[in-house]
Amino acid sequence: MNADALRGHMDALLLSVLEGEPLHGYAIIEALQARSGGSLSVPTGTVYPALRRLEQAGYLASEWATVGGRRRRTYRLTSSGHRALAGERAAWREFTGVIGSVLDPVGERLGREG
Amino acid sequence: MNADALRGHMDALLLSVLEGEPLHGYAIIEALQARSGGSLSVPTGTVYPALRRLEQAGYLASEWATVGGRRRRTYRLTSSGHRALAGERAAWREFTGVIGSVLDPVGERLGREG
DNA sequence: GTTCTACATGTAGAGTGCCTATAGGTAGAC
DNA sequence: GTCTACCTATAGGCACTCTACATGTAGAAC
Repeated sequence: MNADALRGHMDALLLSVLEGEPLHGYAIIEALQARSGGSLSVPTGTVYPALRRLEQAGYLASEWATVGGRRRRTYRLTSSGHRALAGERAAWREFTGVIGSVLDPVGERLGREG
Repeated sequence: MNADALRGHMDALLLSVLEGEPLHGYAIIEALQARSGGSLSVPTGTVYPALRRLEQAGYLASEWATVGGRRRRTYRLTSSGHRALAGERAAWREFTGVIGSVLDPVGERLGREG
């Protein structure tokens, strides 16, 4: 998975894995990998700054916890974050539609239209 | 269409519009806009440097022409460019599959699988 | 005759955001 | 006492796209 392609979609990814349940950074990375069938390895240097950015934007809220002697910062979606996620999903559908229409112009995708 | 989302997919877009016929920069921008139904407006400051980059990579070849008193640099896909385009298409399918699997985990996309 | 729009190419500099590399620390296995 | 897994975090680099600007022709409008 090319790293550059992810740019601009990281927020959607992070908000999405936090939709079901609050998670801490390390667990978010594992969840991303699990959900993608192992093909998405997001480095910590990407995730932690992104989570802070999303918290600062009001989409996430965090609190510290200590489990088994280890400190964790657990993030959860705010109501603003839920709305942002809905927007990200809509943007994703529009994005794939637009790029798809250029990569597979009408007449070349007959096999896929059923 | 958010500008950041395009990052990493511009090459695929450019190679794709050049697949059918050689075009010059200005015409490429119009073709992109036409194929996307008007939602893709790629600025010249993006396209011209990208075309040079792709030519330098060996995916495109260009030659000058003068039409109606105006100079045009017309680009065409090389055979290497055709292979690159095939790779970009495969990468696009993988990319949308992976992101999609995170944004719409199994169990939430029942309505779209029929 | 000059102003506007469309056509056509190109560069400089800024901004974004993801990456690599590094740093620090706990716990349990061996 | 070393290794691996767990856990958070920052600094600096880099690649790509954007905005803004520079330059020029052609034809229409007025």
